[in-house]
Amino acid sequence: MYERKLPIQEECGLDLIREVVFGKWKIHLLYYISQGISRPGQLQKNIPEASRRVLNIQLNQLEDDELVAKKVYDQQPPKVEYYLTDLGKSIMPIINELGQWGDDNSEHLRRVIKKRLVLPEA
Amino acid sequence: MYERKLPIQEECGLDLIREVVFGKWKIHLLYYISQGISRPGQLQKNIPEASRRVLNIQLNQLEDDELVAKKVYDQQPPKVEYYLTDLGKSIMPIINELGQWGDDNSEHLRRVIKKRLVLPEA
DNA sequence: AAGTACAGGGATAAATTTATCCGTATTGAA
DNA sequence: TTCAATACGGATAAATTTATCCCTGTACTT
Repeated sequence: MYERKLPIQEECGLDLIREVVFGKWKIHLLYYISQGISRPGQLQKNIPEASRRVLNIQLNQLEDDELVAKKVYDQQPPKVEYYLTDLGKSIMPIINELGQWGDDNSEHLRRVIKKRLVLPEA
Repeated sequence: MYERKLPIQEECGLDLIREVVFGKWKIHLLYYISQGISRPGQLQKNIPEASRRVLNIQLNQLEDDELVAKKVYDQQPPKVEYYLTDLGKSIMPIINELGQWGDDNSEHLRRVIKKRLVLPEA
């Protein structure tokens, strides 16, 4: 495991939430799971830009943080289903609002993001 | 400047919002600015865990993304004030909810975060 | 016997983000 | 003249996060 060297900030609510949801795919995973997409393979199909490996890592972190839990069916081939815990459910309204805000402002956001790729005028 | 090598995802609202608010101190900065703490020095006093340098970098990014803007007074010693743009204001309700959620669940969150620091049982 | 579906994770490289150190500039006060 | 206050950013090191590559295992199908 990776051994952390810098202290984790946990002063205020904003520090705490950052620790559990600021991962590249965490809000996406929570969103899809909340929509009933529960199996790892299905999640990966819905987030094709992410590798399966990274999704597993982030799912494990969400599980460690108790935002999701999983049910492992004892069968072959394997079958696993993720679901939101009560804590996970409680954050969904906010994540949905975040997604909505991004959609509502997508034109603006795409514009400012594109500027980052452009080299400074020569 | 740093030249990005991997593509930026911008498919959905969740991708977009991640790009503009998922920085270590961005939600904190937006919060304090929304509370009327507008000068760089004051912001730094409110976020002592962050170095001044990092705050400047993140403030510049927020400015590039047009969530904040600044007024530079033409005087000596320098005086600068940041304020939220309309876009920045529009996201504050959600950031406040995030902070509230973190506060409401701080006990749980601190517990799971602490587990990360503990080495696996020998 | 070989291929497919399914889920998982070790090892390591690469990319990105943060941290640290230090220097610039101006005016007024001690 | 030297120091404090104020803000800004270059250069580089360190830390952290993501990306890549590849291997394990079981049961069913062809």
